[in-house]
Amino acid sequence: METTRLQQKQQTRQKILAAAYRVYAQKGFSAPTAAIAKEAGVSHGSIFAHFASQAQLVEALLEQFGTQLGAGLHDLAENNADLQGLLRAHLALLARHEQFYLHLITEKGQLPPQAKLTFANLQSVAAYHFGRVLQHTAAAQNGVPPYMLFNTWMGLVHYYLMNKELFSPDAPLLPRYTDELVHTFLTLAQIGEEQK
Amino acid sequence: METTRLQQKQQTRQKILAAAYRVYAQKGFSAPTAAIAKEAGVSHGSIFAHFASQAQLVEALLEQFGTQLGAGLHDLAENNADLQGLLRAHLALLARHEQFYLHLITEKGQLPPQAKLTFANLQSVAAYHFGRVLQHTAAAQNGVPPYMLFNTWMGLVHYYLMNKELFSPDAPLLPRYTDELVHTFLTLAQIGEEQK
DNA sequence: CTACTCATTGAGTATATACTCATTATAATT
DNA sequence: AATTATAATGAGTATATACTCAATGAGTAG
Repeated sequence: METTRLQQKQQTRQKILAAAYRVYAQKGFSAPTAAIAKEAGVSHGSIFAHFASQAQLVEALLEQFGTQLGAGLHDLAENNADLQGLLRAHLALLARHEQFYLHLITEKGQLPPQAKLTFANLQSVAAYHFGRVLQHTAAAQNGVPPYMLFNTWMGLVHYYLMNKELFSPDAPLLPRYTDELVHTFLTLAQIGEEQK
Repeated sequence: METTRLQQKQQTRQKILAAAYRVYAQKGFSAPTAAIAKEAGVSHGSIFAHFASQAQLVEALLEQFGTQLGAGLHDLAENNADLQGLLRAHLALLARHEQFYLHLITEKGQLPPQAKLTFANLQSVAAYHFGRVLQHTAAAQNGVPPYMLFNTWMGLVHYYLMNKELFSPDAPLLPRYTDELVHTFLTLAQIGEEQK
């Protein structure tokens, strides 16, 4: 009773989503749908048999990516009680998706609204998990609320990513700058403590 | 001896550049050239009589913008010996171009290479001027080099701008968040001093 | 006044790319 | 085996938009 067919269909859908991830990671979100079809090894028309529009393909892709990264963030928070561990684990997680994540933050403006929402939710999840650890920093005791510390951290990381051409044009950026980023943020947030 | 004609030509060129600034500020850099022509009150073809391509128009516009903002940054540095004054003046300067600047940083990736360079130079100018003041902060005495403090500041400001939809969807963002941004950064950079 | 130069015009061209749909191939059902 | 349902195809259509170029007309020179 028609199980092979359904499997095939879902499999094709996944092939398209996986191809879209790779193509967008490499060329950015303005890559033509034809390139995705080619990468997936399916016909161009097939994309529109699975997704009503390019926008819905992007939405589905971000939904999937958001779920995956969200789970990763959740694990971070469970396994890292201290700030340094959390920061390093965060960068390691992002590093696994560096290219895709980079295009995501630099081209957020051209994503369909639904996809923007999905990404905004992801930020909220991260903010929540970071909040617990950040509230114990010296900075938080001195009038900088945890969410501002989170914004400072995200700002710093995103700033480096967005200026990748400047900081690390060819090699992946996050592995290379992890120490510097973590050290900077720790020092700023913890000066009070470190001076014992 | 043909002075009126030349004046007219330069005037049309400026009308196009000024219109491009307004259109890009409002709609972003993917606005069609036809919209710029309409805003400038000239024919579509006129744009290509003055600029060989859309890319060269954008380059010329950024050149002009860069010169103007660069001069503003230079003034900042001269008139603000203390960090708080410098930060506030910086935000006030950016606030004058908030919409355009926002599109600039969010769509940097789709600018022509020459325009990217122009913008990168602008960042360098800012970094230089900030360096002098930043090196006197407590953070700089504790192992965070001035350029990292600069990156942290820029990251924070850009992060707020890029998430404008979240922080201040309708009203201008910078005036509204100046106090919070300045307070956060001052506290992080100066904790050592403020604790006397 | 006449001839000429050149800035300006806007309809037309070229291209890229999202999306359609009649056709084909293949699995499910009888 | 024959019939039916549906997943997949890819050539074709629609649209957006950068850029062209022959025509226009206003300023300039003799």
